[in-house]
Order: sequence, then structure tokens, then C-alpha cells
Amino acid sequence: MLDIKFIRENPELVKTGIKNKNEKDTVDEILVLDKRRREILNEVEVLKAERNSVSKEIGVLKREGKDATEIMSRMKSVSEKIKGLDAELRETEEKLNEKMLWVPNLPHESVPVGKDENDNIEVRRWEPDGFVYEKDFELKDHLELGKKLGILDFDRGAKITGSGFPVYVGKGAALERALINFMLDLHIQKHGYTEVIPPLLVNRDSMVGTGQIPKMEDDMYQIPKDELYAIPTAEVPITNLHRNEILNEDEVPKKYVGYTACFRREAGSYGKDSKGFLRVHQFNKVEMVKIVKTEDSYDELEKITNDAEDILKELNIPYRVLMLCTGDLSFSAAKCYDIETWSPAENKWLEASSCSNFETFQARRLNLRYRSKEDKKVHLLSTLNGSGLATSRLMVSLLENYQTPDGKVIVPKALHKYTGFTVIG
RNA sequence: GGAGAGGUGGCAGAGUGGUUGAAUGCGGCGGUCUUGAAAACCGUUGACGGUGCAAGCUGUCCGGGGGUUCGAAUCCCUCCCUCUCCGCCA
Repeated sequence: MLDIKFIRENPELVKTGIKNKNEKDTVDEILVLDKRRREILNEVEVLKAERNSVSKEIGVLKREGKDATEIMSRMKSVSEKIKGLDAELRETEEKLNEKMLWVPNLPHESVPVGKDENDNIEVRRWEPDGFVYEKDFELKDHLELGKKLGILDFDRGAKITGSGFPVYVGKGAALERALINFMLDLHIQKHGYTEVIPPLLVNRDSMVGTGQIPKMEDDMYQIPKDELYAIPTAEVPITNLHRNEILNEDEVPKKYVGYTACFRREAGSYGKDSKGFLRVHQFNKVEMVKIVKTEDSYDELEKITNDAEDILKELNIPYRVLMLCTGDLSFSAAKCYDIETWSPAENKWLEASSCSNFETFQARRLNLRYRSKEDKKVHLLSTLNGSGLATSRLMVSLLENYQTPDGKVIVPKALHKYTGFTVIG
């Protein structure tokens, strides 16, 4: 959520940001509601002040045994007026709040203006020493490898649940588990994050807090009976850890890392990159979340991106980092780097991580603040998160890059101590 | 799922419907004392909104929402959460 005062004072700036993000511009409607809200507020507060003081007088009169019927009946009509204005105020505030929840975060000034993913900018690329993009043997894709090696079973997953719910079998399951543990350990031990295992189901307030709702509501799996939602990313429960809290300055920054399964309906995306792991409804992800002072947030964005890249360097998997343009930026993000891993069989780059700075956008929805030692006041914090990483696309790149001409898959060295075996097949 | 108890300021814990934003204690902050610290003593101590250049004035908030009343932390309705017991179950 943006600051209503900021919108009031910089409507054109906000409109430009919304336009660059390809979102719906509701600024004018918001300004009208905001103005109306303040008008009612001014009117009703005068009446409430009167009611408060006169009610006290009535108390005094009654204690002295004096008659107060006349003054009471006068106050009754004041009270009725207040009731009417309060109702109008509530209605206006509800409308305003609803509109405010639909206003996206504004892109940071360093973000290139662009229409869609084609306008994203590659900021760097990394390959292992001696890496070649053109292999000298016939490559199998991850589906074929998974099937031939008996480590991935998409068909039975579809039988049990539906398409997009993969089953990992034998060494496939062990490899998945190894990846998760490897990534967690690296972030905990080398990068200094604190591990959390959060709930996989969250309430509506949590989803609103991080900005998935209202915009992405149809992309969530819902449990209507209990008014809960399956998390699309660990970002939601972890960022919500400190919702409605005022942290001490020395508790900041908070750095969390957590592994969770993630659930996404991916409504309306059928037919596009849909085979195997390229698009799934349930996948595993290790997620990093940072809660920091706003002035530090852009340094922290670079760091969190580097932390994610570290995983791929350790695994020796080629990747590139993109700076997303305004049009490809998610609803809540001010700036975002995507990390894409190389898939030789698909002959393309696959998004395996997204590292974003939300500045105070989520914190304002979350009511997440800290008390400054310097001025003793409370200030909004800033939140960031980065996948570190999602295993599904990573698994694609891993299997395809580490395959041998005779159809086996070598296990990356960094995972040996987690898998206990060095080759699959 | 059934029965009961309870949700008040950072924490603990009072609060006959009427100067209660809320006693008291702890904690925090500032000060006195001290070479320094502790102890003791004194003072101070919420968030959010409106208005104003500011000082200030003002409104809201005692789990969430709604209601009764001139006036609600206190009464009523409803939802949520926590705890205890019973039942069911991984």
C-alpha cells in the first residue's frame, strides 16, 4: 500500500508509476474518496468533542442530584447525527481502503521503463569454467531423464491429484531433499539467515499483508470452510511473522530463510511453458526474507541476489541475472532481479529465483515498524525477499546440465554429502 | 465436536456505566546521589488519524465487528483466539 498522503501530494507521479506497471489507474477516485473522508471526519469530530464534554457534565449534574433531562434530549439528537455521519464515514473508508489495496507499488527510479519481459535487462551472466552451451551429444530433456531414470513421476502425480503435482521417487526424492538441505545450510551458515518452518496455510490478513490479495486471489488454493489459503511462497508466512509489531532498532535487520512447499493455481496459464517442471502447481522452494531499514533496502537487495546466485555457483549451473522492467515487475515490488538458469534441452533460460525490494509497500499493509533509537519515533520498515531457490526449475537445469551421453546424471559435488551417492542411473 | 474459564498499555495485573488513555507493580527513558556502577529517591513513559507554519486543539483505539445509552473497558449480540476437562483422531 502507498501512503495516502503521498498520493494526495504527488498524484501525477503515482499515475505515471501505475501506467508504467500496466496497472489500473484509480488515483482520481481515491482522491475524491480521500477528500470526502476528511470532510466527514472534520464534521463528525466537532460533534464528538461536544458529546464528550457534555456527557461529562451530565455525569456531574447527576451526581449532584440535579435534573438533566433537557440537556440529555439535546445530546440524543447530536448522537443521532454522529451515528449517521459515522456510517457514512465507514462506508467511505471501506471504499477508499478497497481502492488503496489495488494500487501497486511504484517502480524505483533505477528500474528501466518497459512493456513486458522483452524489455528486461540482462545485468550479468555466469558460467562454470570451461562451460560450453553447445553439447556434442543428443540431449534428453528433464522429463525424459526423469522417466528413464525412474526418479520423477508426473503421470502418477496427475492420477493422485491432478496435472502439475509431481512425484519424486528414489534418488529423485533424495536429490530434491539434498538440494533443499544444501540451500538451507548455505544460507544459514554462510549468509547468516535464521531458519524458520512456517505454516503452509495462512489467513486472509496475511495474504493481504504481503499483497497477494486482492490482485492474485484467483491464483491461490483456498480452503473456504476455514477461510484459509495455501501459500504460493514462504514469503507470505515469513514476512507476516512480525505483522502488527514495533521492533526495537537493534532487532533489525531480520534475516530469515525457510523451506516450504508452494502452491499455485496458475490460473489461465495453460499451454504456455506447461510441460513437466516448467509449470507446476506444487513445488519446493527455499525462500529468504529480510526486514530492514528503508535506507538500507537497496544494498540489501544486491546482497540477497548475491546470496541466491551463490547457490548456483556452488552447484556449477550457468545462470543470468535480469533486472525486470517496470511492466514485468510484480504488484508489490519496487525493484526486482530475476535469476534464470540455463536449460540446454529447452535451449532457454528458466526463472529460478526472484529477488525483490518492496520498500515500505508491504510494511504499510502489515503495520510493520521499528522504534528508532535516535528520534525515539516509530518508522515503517522495508521488506525484501528472494528465492534461494525454487527447486523445480533448478531441477530441470541440474538434470539437463549434468546428464552424460549414456543417459546418466552426475550429482553435483556440493550435494554429495547430502545425497550419499554421486551418480543417478 | 461437547462443557467450562479467560482475552486490558512492553510485561504482570486492578477496574460499582459517568472528569479512565485507563490504578498499582515491573520494565524502559531522563535526573539526583556516586570516582564509576548498583541501590535509593524524583520525574517521565502508547499507537494511529484530522487540523495547524508551529505551539496546540481534537478524534479513535481495553481481542475483531456490530448494538443499547446523553455517556461503554464495564451491558447485549456475533465472530476470532488462548487455556482446562471430555470425546474423536494422525
